[in-house]
Amino acid sequence: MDDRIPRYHRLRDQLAARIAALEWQPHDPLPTEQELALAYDLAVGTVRKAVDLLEREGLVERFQGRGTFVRRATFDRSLFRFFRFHAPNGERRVPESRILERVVTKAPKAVVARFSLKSGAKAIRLARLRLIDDTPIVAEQIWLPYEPFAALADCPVEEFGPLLYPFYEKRCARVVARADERLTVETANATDVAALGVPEHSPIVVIERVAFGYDGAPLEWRLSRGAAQHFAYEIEIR
Amino acid sequence: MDDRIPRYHRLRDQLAARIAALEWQPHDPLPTEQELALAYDLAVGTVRKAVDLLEREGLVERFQGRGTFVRRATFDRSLFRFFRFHAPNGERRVPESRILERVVTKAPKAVVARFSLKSGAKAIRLARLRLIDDTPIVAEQIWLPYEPFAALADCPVEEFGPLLYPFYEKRCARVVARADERLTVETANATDVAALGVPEHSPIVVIERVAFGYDGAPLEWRLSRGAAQHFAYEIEIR
DNA sequence: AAGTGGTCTAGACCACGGT
DNA sequence: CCGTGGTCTAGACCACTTT
Repeated sequence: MDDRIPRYHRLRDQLAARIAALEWQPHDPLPTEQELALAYDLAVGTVRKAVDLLEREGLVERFQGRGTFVRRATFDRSLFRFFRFHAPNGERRVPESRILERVVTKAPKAVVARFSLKSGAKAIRLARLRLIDDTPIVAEQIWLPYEPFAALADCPVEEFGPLLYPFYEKRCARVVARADERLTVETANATDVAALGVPEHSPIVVIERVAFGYDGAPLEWRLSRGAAQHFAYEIEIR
Repeated sequence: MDDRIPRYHRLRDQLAARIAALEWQPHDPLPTEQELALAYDLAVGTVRKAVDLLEREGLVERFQGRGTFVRRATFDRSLFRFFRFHAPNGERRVPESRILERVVTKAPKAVVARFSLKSGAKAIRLARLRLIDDTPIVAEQIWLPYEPFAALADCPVEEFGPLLYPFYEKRCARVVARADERLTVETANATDVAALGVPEHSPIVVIERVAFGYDGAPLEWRLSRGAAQHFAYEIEIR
């Protein structure tokens, strides 16, 4: 037993592993802090510190009086973090999602590298347009390894729905736990002009996202392009 | 006494107020957790929770065996968070800072509004260029209310140095505790072309920053413009 | 060796949500 | 009303830093 790392840290790891194994669904609670203390032979205060960590990492949410629940991040808010829409009433809607293309193909080199595939392995490529009030906001290109997402290659594209990550979970038992994003700025190419209806050479914000599962393995690679005109990102620094 | 809010929260507020009053300098430690517990008639565990909050907010840093110290945020890293430089050796240097202009003037409307000044009040405007290897990276326009920054209007600009916030603290006893930043993208205007040496209409990243003191009052308003070509911002989302 | 923050325990009571 | 997480206490021991 590793005595050097604190117990609440070890408990965190064990609980994180059980969450990764999808032992609990987002709607039913984890065991009580009392129960965990009993099961792992720890004081409640120590259990609380472990759950504090999980909460700070965004793996669980706590509700006084109700319990502690695993959390599914809603990464689609990232669109809203970056792009501000002057919606008439000011409320946020999930943008409409239009799958333009879905192809299964031999993975190009960049994709092989991202997902550590064997060369020659297959991959799924989606081209998607996201619109609000029929106005295109962001054009996305999404790459997935064929394994374990084969189910997405077969089912009708109409079933995809506006959010992909819940779909991945339902159809392929793959949960996105976190993601890395990288923002850069380019100028509009011919494809942008056609897809987004922006002037040629106008600034385009490019968001590259790699989404990871609980095990840290990359699940999805996504390249989004949107008119910089709508872009605004706000942060607080300390 | 407000019994509704927890004691560790109240202690946090009291300590935050003492930090705001500059009662401790960054290099000498706060009282021991033991001493605080004694002074405020609390258990050590409760004191620890209060200090946990301060630490999470970035107001203090803890070092095992040494003590707890007030922290001064180094916001100039934000330049590095946004703009990547292919420095030959890869190391980060503080960019050179060149004050191009310093004027005391009647505050324009936007500045009056930001700082809640009386109309007709004076303000200080700085124009600054930041360079690495003599290459201009970012052009900044900085607005400060004349009070309490009058000292900056008189001293020679050579004394300003590469970082402004420590200078504010030394000369004007004003400490920046946090800041809000807003990123947008525009296209290069004639000023950008001249200052940054970029092509006309090329994309420009605009960073607007409002820096606040411990009391939450705005201290500085800063508009930075840099070539989008060098821009890249990376975040992790959960 | 003395003093600091970090870990861990055991137990009491409080505030909130659902029954 | 009961069960949940949240607050608070008091004290023991550990790990690290400085003297």
